[in-house]
Amino acid sequence: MDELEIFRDFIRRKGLRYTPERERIIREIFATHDHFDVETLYLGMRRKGHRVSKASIYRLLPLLIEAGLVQEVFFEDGHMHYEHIYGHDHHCHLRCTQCRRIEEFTDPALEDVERRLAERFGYRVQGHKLEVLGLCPACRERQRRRSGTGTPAP
Amino acid sequence: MDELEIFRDFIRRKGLRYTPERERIIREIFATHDHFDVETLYLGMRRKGHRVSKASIYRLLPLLIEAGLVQEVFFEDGHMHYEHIYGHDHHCHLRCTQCRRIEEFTDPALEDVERRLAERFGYRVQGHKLEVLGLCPACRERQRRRSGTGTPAP
DNA sequence: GTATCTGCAAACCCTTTGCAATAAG
DNA sequence: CTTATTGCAAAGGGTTTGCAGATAC
Repeated sequence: MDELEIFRDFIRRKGLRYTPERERIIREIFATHDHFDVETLYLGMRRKGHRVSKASIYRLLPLLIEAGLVQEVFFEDGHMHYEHIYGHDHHCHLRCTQCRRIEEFTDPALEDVERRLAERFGYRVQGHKLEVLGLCPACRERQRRRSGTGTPAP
Repeated sequence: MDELEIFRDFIRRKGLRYTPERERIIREIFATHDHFDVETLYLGMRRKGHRVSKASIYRLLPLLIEAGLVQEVFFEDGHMHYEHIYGHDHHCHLRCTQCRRIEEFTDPALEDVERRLAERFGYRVQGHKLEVLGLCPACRERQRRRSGTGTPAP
């Protein structure tokens, strides 16, 4: 079952409509595994000649999130960034606080954390969002040189 | 060394000014351990008779973050929420996706995750931000009743 | 004395919303 | 046929910014 079928089921169960605009947006979102924001998605679609309005994208996103197909990943530069989470293993983000480069990773320890939380607080855990912040090798080196002490950065 | 001293050092090292407005804002932020947003902080200060403008708060926040005293915790309801991270042990958030209730927790496994990442990607890790999402006990129960199947929710 | 900071209000920009026409079911 | 969806453009709301006066150092 692919993302379109999942969405079709989801939207019908809610008594809403499956439209060509929605299908096109979903296709575009799932065409890559990259993070995206509304502006980029919108411009990408226009460039390919797909007619959609930003309003339709903004109206669709909450549905995709509710359907479990898309997730907000972080808010940056004054707007939200998303990623699709179906057909692409869940992963977390390691961000360089200086150059903003992003690495993706997964760590099985997080499932244990979830399990412990579910037990301790009685929650039914639905997912998690982990962002680790730090300095990438290049920025560490750059910083080391600037400080000029000759002492390697920790 | 308290947060004001840390900030004073930080701001002087940058050649900027330590002003009574900035001090008042920092005092207010550190007066509780709760999350805050700009509006709440601003109204709280006005209520206490402290004259500050929102602009000064908005201009101070990036400095506090750079100084390592404050962190963005999540973007919700159209605006950012913050918390101070000095003099209060680091913790992560467990959020009910339905009623938005928030529990704080810490898990030592995260330090291991950080260590593994530092080694694998060559980063100098500065911190992390983990948000676990799920249904709190009350909302699980509420959902179970509504579905009315008699089957306890997983 | 000089450069930064403050408060105010306007500008900005992402997101949401009202509306009339269109289309799904 | 009814109700949801679309695109547009305007409104909304948090955040940023230009400016003139005040202030840290």
